[in-house]
Amino acid sequence: MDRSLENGFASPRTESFPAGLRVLVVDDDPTWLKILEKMLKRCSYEVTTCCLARDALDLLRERKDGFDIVISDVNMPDMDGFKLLEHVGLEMDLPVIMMSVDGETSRVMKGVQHGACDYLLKPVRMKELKNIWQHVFRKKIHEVKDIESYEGNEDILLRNGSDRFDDGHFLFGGDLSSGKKRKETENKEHDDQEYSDLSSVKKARVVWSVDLHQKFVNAVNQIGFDKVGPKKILDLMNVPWLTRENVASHLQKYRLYLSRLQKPNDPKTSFCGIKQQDFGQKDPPASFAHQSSIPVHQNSAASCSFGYSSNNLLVQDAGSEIHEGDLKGIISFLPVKEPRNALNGDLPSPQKGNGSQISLTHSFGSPEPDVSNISFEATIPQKHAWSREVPIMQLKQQPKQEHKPYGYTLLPLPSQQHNIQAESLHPGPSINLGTSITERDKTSPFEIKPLCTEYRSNSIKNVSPTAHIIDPLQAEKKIVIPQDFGAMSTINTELPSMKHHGFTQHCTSTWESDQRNLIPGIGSTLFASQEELQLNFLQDYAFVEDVELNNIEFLNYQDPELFADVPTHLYDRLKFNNDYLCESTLEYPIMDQGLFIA
DNA sequence: TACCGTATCT
DNA sequence: GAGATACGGT
Repeated sequence: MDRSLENGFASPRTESFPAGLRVLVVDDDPTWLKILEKMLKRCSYEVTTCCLARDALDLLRERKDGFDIVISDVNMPDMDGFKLLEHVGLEMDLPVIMMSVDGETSRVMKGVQHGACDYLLKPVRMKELKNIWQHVFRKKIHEVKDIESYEGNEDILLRNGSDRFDDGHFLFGGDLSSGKKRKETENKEHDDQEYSDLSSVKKARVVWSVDLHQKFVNAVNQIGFDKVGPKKILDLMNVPWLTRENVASHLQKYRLYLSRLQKPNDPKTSFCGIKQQDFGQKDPPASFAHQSSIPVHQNSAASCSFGYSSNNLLVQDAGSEIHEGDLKGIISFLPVKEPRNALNGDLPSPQKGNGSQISLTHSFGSPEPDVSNISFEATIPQKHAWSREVPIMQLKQQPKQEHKPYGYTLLPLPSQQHNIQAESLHPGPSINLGTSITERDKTSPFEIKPLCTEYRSNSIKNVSPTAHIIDPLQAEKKIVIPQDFGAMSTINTELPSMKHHGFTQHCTSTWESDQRNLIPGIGSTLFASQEELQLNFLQDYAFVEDVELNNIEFLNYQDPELFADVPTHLYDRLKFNNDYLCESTLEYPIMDQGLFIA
């Protein structure tokens, strides 16, 4: 399996897959050849064009293993495209995509019957070309499946029962191009059992990894929450394999999530005391700011702090934003399964009982299990948890927005008080920092403190203008993480005390090596950039729930190389096996990016 | 027709 | 519960 996948792609693959996918385009029409070549190159594919089918066949024979996929027109003078398809299928066993200007059913069916993995209609859309790598990948997976004995891999490959490989961990399905075409193809395939595997292949189920979600969030912020649409987000995200439908679905859930948070009477949704009436659907959470401190028990007497902020206001640049995802992050903290830490109990929801817990258990099947666990636990007295009495700071009225993104930041506080600090961060001069504190709030474990416009921590330097210090009284002790990642590394070096308070963080990395330069091993992890840093923390928390299962299931996937070629969403569940542990004294902007698990 | 939002399904 | 899909609306 490992070996097969590793060698799965004939071309010299790198982390950048599917970039570099070697595509042979065959079309007798030079214009179309040119167009396709350009489009494919825009997808970062390696393109070879051929205007004659026979030449193409010769080329394929000549350069065995020289191509990953063939795109061929159906109508060609020297050789029927279907004939070429047959030859390729027999001799090279490469995935072939047929195309023609008409979508005549019989023609499409013929293509499918001859073994075409897809049938594109001219004019071919960029999205369709972007997705062709999937055929290559799927083919390789099928090959692997054939080669490997079922017994040896069943537990790994067939976790999803009948879904098996196609829809299992690799979450890989068939054609991801437009739904209409897929439907059409499927109907054809129903007529031919021989090729039923094509129709039985389910559409890939996109896993919204933290990274992916991060992109989503960034896109949303760039567009503006009131103006977002799936298409716009998709375009901005620039993730080739992602479809508008994927984004739409995610956006729907995301909006749902945010709206839930704004419901006043649901403890879950009144997180940190956000009142519905204060920033209802039409009055976004961006228009308030508040904070509360909650005594928290953490593993080793460390403190942490949550903060959420209205996203748009925190945007500095597209690459370093924390926004809507921010809020999700903290929510993903709440329902944690299988806590490993001894301090973790039954993990009631934060709304249950007198003492609610927020637990984060980070336990990976790493080779160093003793250090690969990260566990965070917060006990929150119920009667104060997410109190709706937390004062709201009215900020400048935002334009009407259905859902206002905001975010949380988890930060360790070098204070023995061990607080969870829920705060709304709102930088900028427009903030009205006035706050009122109810009597109950004053006496409760939740300390409500006014925001402070001043940046007072000596321990943070070079903080961007978006940095916030919330508590003027404890500015020296508490560190509020700036929402701008630009300041993170600085903070990291400046806050050694966190470490001493037991807030040691182990983080993992993925093998999205195009984005990461993590150095594996125990101890410190060097981050090539602050963004990487952030992303790693993001991953730490957002996958807490799945980690253990994944480890069990993917013990054979320890080799990062194995998935270096695989798109992120296909190995999300695999990547945590490779623990790149890091010890960090950093705050947890990751929370801001966590998936919105409400 | 493309796109969107929502409901519903898996 | 997350994500896909169907479907009506614009």
